Amino acid sequence: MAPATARFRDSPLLPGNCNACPVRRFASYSAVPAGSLNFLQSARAGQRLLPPKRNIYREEMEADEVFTLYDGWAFTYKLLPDGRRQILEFLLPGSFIGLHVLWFKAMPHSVQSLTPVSLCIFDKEKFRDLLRRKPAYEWELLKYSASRQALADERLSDLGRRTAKERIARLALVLHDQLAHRGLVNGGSFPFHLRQEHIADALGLTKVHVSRTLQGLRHEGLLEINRQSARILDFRGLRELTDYSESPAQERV
Amino acid sequence: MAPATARFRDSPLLPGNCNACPVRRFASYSAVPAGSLNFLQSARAGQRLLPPKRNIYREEMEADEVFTLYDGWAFTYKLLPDGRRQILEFLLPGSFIGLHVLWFKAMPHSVQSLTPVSLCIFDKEKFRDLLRRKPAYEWELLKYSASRQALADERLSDLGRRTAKERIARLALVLHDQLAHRGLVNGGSFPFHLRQEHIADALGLTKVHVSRTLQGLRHEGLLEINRQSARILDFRGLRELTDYSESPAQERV
DNA sequence: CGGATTTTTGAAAACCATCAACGCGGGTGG
DNA sequence: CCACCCGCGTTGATGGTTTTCAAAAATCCG
Repeated sequence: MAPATARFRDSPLLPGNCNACPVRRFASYSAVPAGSLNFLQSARAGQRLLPPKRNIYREEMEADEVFTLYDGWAFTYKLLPDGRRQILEFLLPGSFIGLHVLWFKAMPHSVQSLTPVSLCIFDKEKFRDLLRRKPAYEWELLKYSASRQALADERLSDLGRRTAKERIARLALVLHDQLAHRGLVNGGSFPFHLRQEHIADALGLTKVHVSRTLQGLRHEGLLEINRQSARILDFRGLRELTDYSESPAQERV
Repeated sequence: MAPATARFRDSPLLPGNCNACPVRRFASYSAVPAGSLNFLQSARAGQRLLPPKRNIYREEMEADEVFTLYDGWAFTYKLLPDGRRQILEFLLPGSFIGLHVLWFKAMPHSVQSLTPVSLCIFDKEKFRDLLRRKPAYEWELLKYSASRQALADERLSDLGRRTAKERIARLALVLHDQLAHRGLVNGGSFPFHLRQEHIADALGLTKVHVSRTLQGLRHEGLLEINRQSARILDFRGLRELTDYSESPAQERV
C-alpha cells in the first residue's frame, strides 16, 4: 500500500518558512512585516496533511494546537443531538483556525476538512506567547476576527431573512469573491468543492431543495454549479436578485 | 420643555471613573487590573444618553467613536433593501460596541437602542492607541470577540436548523443566563425589553408566528413572556426541548 | 380619554421538508 | 474489462411549518 501522503499530490509540502509562505497575504497576519516573521516561525510546530472528511477539532473537546489552513478547503460546524448539522463557515487557504482554544477549554464547534488539506500547526501556548510578546500579530488577529464577524453577520441575514434562491446565489458570490482575491477565478468559473449537502447544511435547507433551487438558477441562466466547479453566468442578474454589493463590508478598509 | 435627560430617570449618570464602574466585570476589559484603568480613563470622551429606538451606528456609514454600553438594552441589525430586518445580537450592559470602526470605514451593521441607554464614549483613535500601547486591553478584547463568536455560532444553528419553538425557547434561556450573571433574575423571571417583533427579527420568523408560538409555550407551562418581563416556568422541560447546556460554550474557560 | 403601538385571531397560500424511488458516474474488485 | 457498489444528484407526491393578508382586540402613553 502506498504511503498515506501519496493521496495528497495536490497538497504541496509546506515551505516551513513563513517568509516564503504563499498564503501569507490571505492570512490574519498578512500585514505583519516580513522581517518579524521569525517569531511566527518559532511558534510553528510543523505541518499536518489530512484527507477529506477528517476532523481538525471536535465540538466540546479541548485542544492544544491552533492552525493556519495552508491548502485545501475546510468548514466549521455544529451538530444537534438528533443529527441535524449546521455549517457555520467555509475555510479557504490562509484561514486561521482555533481562535477559541487560546482561552476556552471547550471548542464551540467542530472543524472538518472538505478536500485534502494541509495545516500549519502552532502550539497553543507558544502562540499565546507570540501574541503577547508581539502585539502586531495580536492586532492583526483582532482585525481578522472583526472581518470574520462581518461575514457571519451576512450569513445570519441570509438564514433569517432570505429565500433559498437568494441564499444560494449569495453563497456562490461570496466564494467567487474570496477565490477571485486568490486569483483562482477564470471567466466567472472557479473550483468548487462543496456537495449539495454542504450547501444545504450551511444555508439551513435540505439537499433536495438545494438540488431543485440549483436547477432553477441554472435554467434562468444565472449560476451553474456542478461537482468540480461553479460558474457565475450572469453577474448583473445575480446582484439584483441578491442585493450583493461588489466590495463586501469586511474588506472596505 | 424639560431637558432631554429628564426622560432617562432609569439611566443613572456614569461615574466617570472606570475603577468604580459597576459594569466593568461584564465588559471586555473585565480582567484588566484595576490599577491600569487610568489608561482606559484617558481614552474616554464622555458619555451619551439616548432614548429607545435611536441609532448608535448606521450600516454602511463611517464612525469615529466606539462605546461601552453602560446601561440599557440595544441590538445590532441589518436591513435588506425591501425592508426585511435581521437582528444579529442583543446587547446588554457591559457590551463593547463598534469593534469594526477600529479598522473599517463602513459599518457592517446598524446598532439601535431598545430601552433608554447610556453609553461610555471612546474616541476611535485614542482607543486604538490604548490597545496598541496596552496589550492587556487588546488581549481581553480579542478574547471577548472570540466569546461573542461562539454566541453567534449558536444563533446561526438556531436559524438554520431549529424550529420556531426551539429558537424562542433558546433565546429566552440565553437572556436568562446573561441576566442571571448580572444578578437580575428572580426566581426564573427577569426583565425583558423585546417586543414580539424583535424576537421575530432576531430569529428569522414573523411576528404573527412568534405570537402563536409564544402562546404554545405558555400553554405547555414552559415559558411566559409579556411586555415587561419573562419567566422560565419549567427549566427541565425547556432544556430537553432545546438541547441547551447549562454553561454555554463561550463561558467554559 | 384618544391615538398609536403591540398582540391576537382567522383563513388561505407559499415555501420548504419529508419520504421514497430512480438514475448517474466514478472507483473497486473480480 | 466488465460488473457491481456507493456516493451523489434528481424527480415526484404529499404534508407541515411558517408566511401572508386582513382585521379586531388589548395595551400603552401622553
